[in-house]
Amino acid sequence: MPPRESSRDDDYLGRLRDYYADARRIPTQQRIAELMGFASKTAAKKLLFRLESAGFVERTPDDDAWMPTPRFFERPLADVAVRAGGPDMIEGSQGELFLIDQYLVRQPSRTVMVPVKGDSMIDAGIHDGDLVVVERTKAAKSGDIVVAIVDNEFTLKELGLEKGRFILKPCNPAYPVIRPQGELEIYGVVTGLVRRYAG
Amino acid sequence: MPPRESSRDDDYLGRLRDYYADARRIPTQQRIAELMGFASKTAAKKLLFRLESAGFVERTPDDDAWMPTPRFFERPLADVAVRAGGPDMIEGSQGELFLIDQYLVRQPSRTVMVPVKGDSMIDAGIHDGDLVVVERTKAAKSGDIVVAIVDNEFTLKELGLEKGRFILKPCNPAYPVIRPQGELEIYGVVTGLVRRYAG
DNA sequence: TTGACAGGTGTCCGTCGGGACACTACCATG
DNA sequence: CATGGTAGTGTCCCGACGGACACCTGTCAA
Repeated sequence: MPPRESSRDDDYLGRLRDYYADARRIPTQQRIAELMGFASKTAAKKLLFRLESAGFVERTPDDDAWMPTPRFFERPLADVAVRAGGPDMIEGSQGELFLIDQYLVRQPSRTVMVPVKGDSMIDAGIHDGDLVVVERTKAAKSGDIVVAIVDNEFTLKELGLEKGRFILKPCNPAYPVIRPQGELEIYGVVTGLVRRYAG
Repeated sequence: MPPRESSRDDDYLGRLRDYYADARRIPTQQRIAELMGFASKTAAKKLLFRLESAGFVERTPDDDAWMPTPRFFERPLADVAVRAGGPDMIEGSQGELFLIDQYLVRQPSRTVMVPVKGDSMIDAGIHDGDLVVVERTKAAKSGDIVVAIVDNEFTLKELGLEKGRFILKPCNPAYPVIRPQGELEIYGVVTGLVRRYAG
């Protein structure tokens, strides 16, 4: 049981990924059998268990179906660093798309994209023009990067704690720490970041 | 028929999205009924048809299940700069929708996600653990951030020009500039960046 | 007032998907 | 050569998922 699944399962996984790219779901055991050339559903079932222990699929929260894990969407580049061959091998048979959206968003109905203005968070690697993924929740804790509402404007800062009171710390020495007077209104917590480079 | 679905369906769609974020699948009609508070499966079925004609879900190629469309993944984009009123207006109906994947990926077949190792690009706001969106192309120019292949390993650097030769500049004073001897092999150009914050 | 339609309820039924289990084929490996 | 674990076959059965259909109810317009 090397961490590496058998080369046959590698191929099976590839076909599963292709199917998923089309249908956005793990197929039924019967269809898996068709896809892989199995004559029996049970083989498909066992394959799913193998892929589960390899970390590519898991049961849904309701335990009524299979779902892909993040590993399922991994793009094949770990191989690349190792192998010395031409870079084109990476293209392999893979055509699927890593769904960035699913990587970043946990609760869609509470999630908003907010564009970043200014460079007050530059030391946290958040630049002007970036988009932050904001999850609307009050449950922010010290150390989180939050979108707060100060003077009726959005502001992006790191939430800190000072003498039992929340403060807003910019990640840029050129900006002052904000110590709110009364209530501090938190709009949401930053859970992700997206940047596009001009090209 | 306004292109806008009823406000009730808006709410239903939100719950469907939340469910999908967890289970990576459109739930069964029965579970939809539970989620939405329907007493009958048929209501769930009709809801699905409504969402289909609104363009949020469609049938799988095998026509044996429902799958989300790209529109299903659209997110609200907060219109921060303009707005001065209460923060809740964003929720309203305003704010355009947008799709992270489409925002970052232009040519899916040429695009690869590459995880970032190390902090050699920290001053460019690229941290260890980030994912960069890499477009495979040879057409890199000075100033681009590129993934190059040096000593059979991927390395992420800024492409620079020095005396007519390409060099690889790290964005971290602790690392040395790389001046490749022979041919410099460019794997691709970084066109985007994705980061997820633990939470 | 009266339709007409959209959204929702209640119920029946066929079938398909998956669990369980016994069995076979094929390596590896000592 | 024996042994054992892994991959795959064949078969049975049950539950639930979804299709179909009749019916109810609020709302809005003519």
